[in-house]
Amino acid sequence: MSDAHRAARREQIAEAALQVLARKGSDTSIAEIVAECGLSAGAIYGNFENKADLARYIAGQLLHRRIGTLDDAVADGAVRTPAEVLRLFMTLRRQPPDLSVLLQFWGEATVDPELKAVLETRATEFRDAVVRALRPWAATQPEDTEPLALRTAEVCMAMVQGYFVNTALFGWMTGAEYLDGAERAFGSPLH
Amino acid sequence: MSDAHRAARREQIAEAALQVLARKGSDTSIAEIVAECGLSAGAIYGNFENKADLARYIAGQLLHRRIGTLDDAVADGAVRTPAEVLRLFMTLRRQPPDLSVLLQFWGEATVDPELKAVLETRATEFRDAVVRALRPWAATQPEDTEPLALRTAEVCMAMVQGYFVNTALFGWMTGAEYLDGAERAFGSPLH
DNA sequence: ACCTGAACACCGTTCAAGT
DNA sequence: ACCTGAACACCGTTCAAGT
Repeated sequence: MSDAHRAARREQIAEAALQVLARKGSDTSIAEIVAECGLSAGAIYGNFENKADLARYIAGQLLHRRIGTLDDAVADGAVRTPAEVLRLFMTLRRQPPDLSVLLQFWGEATVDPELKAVLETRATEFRDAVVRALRPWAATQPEDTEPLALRTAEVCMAMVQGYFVNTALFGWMTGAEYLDGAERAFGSPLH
Repeated sequence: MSDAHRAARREQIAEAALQVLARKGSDTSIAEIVAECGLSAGAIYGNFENKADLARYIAGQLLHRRIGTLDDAVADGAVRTPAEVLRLFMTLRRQPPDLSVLLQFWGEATVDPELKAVLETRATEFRDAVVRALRPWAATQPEDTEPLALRTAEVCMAMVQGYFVNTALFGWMTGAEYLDGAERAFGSPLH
C-alpha cells in the first residue's frame, strides 16, 4: 500500500507540475505547483529530491508514454517507407502542453547533465522503436539492413525534432507539407 | 556620445549574460551577470527593462549575426541544391555556447509570447536568406520558382533545427551523415 | 510514516543616495 | 545622467511540530 501511495503522490505532483510548466516555463514556482496539486511545499520535498529531480521525473514519464504509443502503431510489422514512418510519428496524438515542455526540457538539458542523461536514454529507446518500424522496409533495400535502419531512424528522429520546433514556434508547415517538401528537395535530382 | 555609450553598455551586459546563460541556463541570476560584467544590479535595470527584456535582446542579436553570415556565403548567386545549402548552413562557424542558448530560447519562447515574437521575426529573415540561396536552383526546376524555393527553404530550416537539437543533445550524426541519410531515405524510392 | 507551514538564505527588482 | 548597493517582496529548501 505504501509503495502504491507513494507512486500515486508522485504522479499527482508531477501532473500538477506539468500543467504549471506548460503555462509558466522556467518561471514555475514551487508555490504554484503546491496550489495546483493541493498539497504543501514539504510534501513535494518528501517525494522528490528537489525541483530539478521533479523535472527529470516528468521528462522521463512524458517520453516513456510516447514510445509505447509508437510501438503499438507499428506492431503489425508492415513494410513502411521512411516517409510513412515519419507521417505516423508526426500524427501521434500529442497534447499541446507536451510540445511546449519538451522544448523547455531540451533547452534546460544543454546545461543540466542529469536531465540530459534522462533525455538521452529516452531518445535512444525512441530511436530503437523507429528502427523496429523501419526494419521491414530496410530489408527490401540493397544495403545491409541494420546499418541502414539505424541511420535512417536517426535521420527521422532529427527531422521530427525539427518539425516539433517549427510546430511549437513558427507553424510554417503541416506534417504532410514537410514530407512532400523533403521528398521534393531530396528526391530524384534529375526530376 | 551618449547613444554610443549606451549601446556599448548594453553590449557589455549582453555579452556577460550570454556567457552565464551558456553555463547556468534558467538558473542564471542577476548577481552572476553582475559579477561577470563588473557593473551593478542597478546598471542592468538602467539598460534593460528586466531579465526577460535582456534575454530578448541577446536572442535578437545572436540570430541577427548569423543571417549576415549566411547571406555572405551565398552572395555569388551560384546554383546550389537543397543538400548543398543545408551543408553550408550546418557548417557556418558556430560557437558551442550559441547552440545551448538557442535551445534555451526555443524552450522559453513556448511560454513567453514576446520572446517568441523576436524568434519568429529572425526565423523569417533567416528563411528568406535561405530562399535567396535556393532561388538559382529552384529556377532550374520545372515547378514555379518562388513557391518551390519558399517551401524548400522551410524544409531546410526545420531540418537544420532538428540537426541542432541532435548536435546539442545526442550527437548521433555529423552533418554529412545526416544529409546522406536524408538523401538515402527520400531519394529515388526504387533505388 | 507522512504532511504541514513557518523559517532561512537567496532571488529579481527598485530607488534614495552618490558621482 | 548614470551608477551604486541596501532594501523589499518573493523564491527554493529545510525541519520542528503535528496527525
